Formats: sequence, C-alpha cells, structure tokens
Amino acid sequence: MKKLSDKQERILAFLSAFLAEHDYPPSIRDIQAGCAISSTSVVDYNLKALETRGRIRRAREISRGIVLLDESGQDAVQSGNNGAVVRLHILGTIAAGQPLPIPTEEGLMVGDSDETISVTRDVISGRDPESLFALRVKGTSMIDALINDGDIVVMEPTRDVNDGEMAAIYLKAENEVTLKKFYREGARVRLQPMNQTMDPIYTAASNAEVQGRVVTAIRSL
Amino acid sequence: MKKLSDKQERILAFLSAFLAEHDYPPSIRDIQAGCAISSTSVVDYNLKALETRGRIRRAREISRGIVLLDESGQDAVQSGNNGAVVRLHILGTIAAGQPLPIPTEEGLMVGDSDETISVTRDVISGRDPESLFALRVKGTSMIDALINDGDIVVMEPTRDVNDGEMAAIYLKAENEVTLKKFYREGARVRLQPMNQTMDPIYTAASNAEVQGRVVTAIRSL
DNA sequence: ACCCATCTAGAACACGTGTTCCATGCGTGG
DNA sequence: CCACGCATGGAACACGTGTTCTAGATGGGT
Repeated sequence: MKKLSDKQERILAFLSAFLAEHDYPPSIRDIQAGCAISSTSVVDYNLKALETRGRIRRAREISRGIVLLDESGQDAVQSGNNGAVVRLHILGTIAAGQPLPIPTEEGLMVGDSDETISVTRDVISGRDPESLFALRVKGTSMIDALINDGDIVVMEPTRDVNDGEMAAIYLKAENEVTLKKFYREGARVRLQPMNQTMDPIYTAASNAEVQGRVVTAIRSL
Repeated sequence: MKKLSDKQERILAFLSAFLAEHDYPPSIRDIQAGCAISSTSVVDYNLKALETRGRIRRAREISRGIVLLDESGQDAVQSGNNGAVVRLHILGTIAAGQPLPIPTEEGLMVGDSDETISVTRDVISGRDPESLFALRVKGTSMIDALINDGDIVVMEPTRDVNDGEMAAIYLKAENEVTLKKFYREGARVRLQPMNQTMDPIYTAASNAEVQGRVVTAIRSL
C-alpha cells in the first residue's frame, strides 16, 4: 500500500478535526478552505484516492456524504456476524415497576427504537448476538445488583436460568422487575443481591417469572 | 410539554430509520418523500417545531445538518464512526492495598501484559483511546463503587479531576486505592461512594492522591 | 358567524455542493 | 526530446437543498 500524500494526510486530519467540532461532515469546499487547497477538483481528486485506499467512504451526489473510517480501513458498524463488533438495539428502559419489553418470537419489536450500542465480542463473551438486546437502566432501584442509573445492561431473553445466574425477574404480586441472582429452593425462590452485604429476598416460585439473563453491564461515566 | 403531532412522530421515526440505513442524515426533500408530505415548507415547519421541543438539532444553511436527539435531549445515534474498535491493554489488577500501575510519561509499561480488551468508541464515549488503559478488579473492596470482583474498569490517568468525578484515589496513610466520587472541601477531601446508601469518607487533602479517572466499568457475567 | 392560532400547499429563490471538462505543470523512463 | 502517468488550477455546469413568501385550509373558542 502506497503512502498517503501530504495533502491526503492533511485532509484526513482536517476531516477528523471538523467532525469533532460539528455534527456533520465537511463539504468539498469546507475541505478546500480548511486545507488551503486551491481548487475543488483537487479536493475531489484526493478524496477519490482516499476512498480507493479505504480511508473514507463517500455517498455520491450527496451533500456532505463523507464518512471517515478508522486506520484499519474497517467500517466496523454493519453486520454483526463477520467482525468483532456487534450492534445491539437498546430496546428501552428498565426500572422498578415496569415489566421488561421482552422480544417475542414474532414481532421482535426492534423497530421501537433505533438507538443502538456497539460492543465487541469480548464484552459479551462470545454469546450469540442475535438473541441479545440492551436496556438502559433508569433509577437506582437496581443498586443492590451493583447497577446504577444510566447503566446499560445487555440481556439474553430466557424463561429459565441456572441457579446462581444474574437474571431479570418479574415479581407478579409486586409488579416490578428486579435484577438478582436466582436460586430455586423447592416451592420458593431466593433472590440474592449481588452486593453480599445485603440480605436475600424470598418469594413463592409462582410469583417469580424469569424474563432474561444478564449478560453484561456497562457503565460509562 | 405538548404532545407531538402525528406528522412529527412520523418524521422522527423516519429520521431514525434513515440514519440506520445511511451514513448521513436525510435532506428536507428526503423527509418529504419518506413521510409522504406534500411540501418542503411543511417539513421545515415541523422540523422547526421538533427543534423547539429539543428532539432534533439543526445546523442552518447546512445540507443534511440534522441531528436526532433522544427524548431527554441528548445525542442519540451518531451516524459517524461510533462503531470503531479500540484495543486497550489490561495493565494489571486493582485491589485494595495496592497502588495503581499508572503509566509514566516515558516508559508506558504497556509491554508488561499483552492481555487486551477491545471496546467500541460507544463504550468509552469518544475519549482519546491513546491515553486509556484497563484494569481487572480483584476482590470486593470496591463494592461501594458498584464495582465487583472480576469487573474491568477503563481508566484515564490524571492527577487532577473535577469535583464529582469517579476517580481512583490512593490513600497514603492507609496505603490503599479506592474508587470513589471525589470532592474537594478546603483542606480535606470527601470521598463519596457511588452507592448512595453508604456514607462518605473524609480525609486530608494531603493524604489523597488522585491516580486516574474512571471512564467505564464493564461486568461480564 | 367571526377571529385566531395552527397547519398545509405550492412555488420560487438563492445559495450550497458534487461533478466534470480542459488546459497546464512535473516528474520519470524510454 | 517525447510520451506517459500523476497532480494541479480554474471555471462552469447541473442539481441538491435550505429558506421564504403568499395563499389557503382547518378547527376551536367566543
């Protein structure tokens, strides 16, 4: 792979600086001014070169249709099954007093929100990304699960978890969802907070409905 | 706050659908076609209403200068390079009683361990990945920071943090490191656990040495 | 009926903006 | 010197695109 020309390096630098300052990519003439290039055709010429080398992607005939790619030339956004990156839909919010919006077999209700979060397979430890979804945690009611307001939890929907797994459990009588370690104890279940200093909750097995397994929790500060 | 009109809801839905399919926001006329609206002026009219209500942000006179915000007025989906992958070195382990292995200016001691974790820019909310590193948490001594044994924390080394930021603080007298929210209070500092049910710790400012800022915490279960 | 705020239509205007064409330099190798 | 690929300048073209103006519809409330 040939080295980039000085002008092309400048364009890349300008591109990233511009994106840091604005919510939209620069136009050809923005680049022209920002890189002290004399003609728009020269900008276009170099943009075509950069596109060929996989450093940017362009949408033709579209204003400001430039996407800056990372150095490995990867887009890294699309299709969750070929690369290390998985894109998960954030289906909604989890809070005490609200059942989880569990996706059903038919209507996956994915269309509800197009907000997504990208994570790597590292983070979901290799689980099947197709079945996973993410939720934003609202409020501090999950604090005993070491999960705070604003955190993102990645869930795997299931009705059945093994003892000791972190699960989202819907308590029918209380009409609320809670995140706890789940243990079967005969006719009742024990819900153990992750925080060991806190006491477990006991309830009838018929009152507890497992809604999913917690795969990962992410807190961005 | 007044309810959005049906047309405005459609525009928001179209906006997020469009962003999912393209790398750039739609133009006024894209929206017009996509929402079956008869005139560009009607689109503009409703876009202005949406902007007033804080659901979008617009850059005037700029082609495709629309940014979709989420319901709380925060940036929702960035169409840019948010899926880019960043590889962080896991420099070591953090536990009570051990200072952090802070990288120095010269020898970044990155070579110590080749264990790494890949995260996306989503997760580190756009911070400069060059300065970041990761640590594995050992033991439950950080439980009041909602961080448990086995978690991964992403740190940004710094000697100075703003009030209220989560920081790794080395307490000289106690010879241990703790993760707390950091507040300056004259000659002393207040170290506030993230768990609001727990009481803060006070110590002399000279006894507390900030070792870094906590950027993200990740728990894989 | 009347007024008024809200919303809708259609069209035109004025730039914004990607694209293209052509002429011109600048090196390297024959 | 010439031929050739590569890079540059300048300009014009053709749409793309946000904006604005005017006129009309709609729907309460009085």
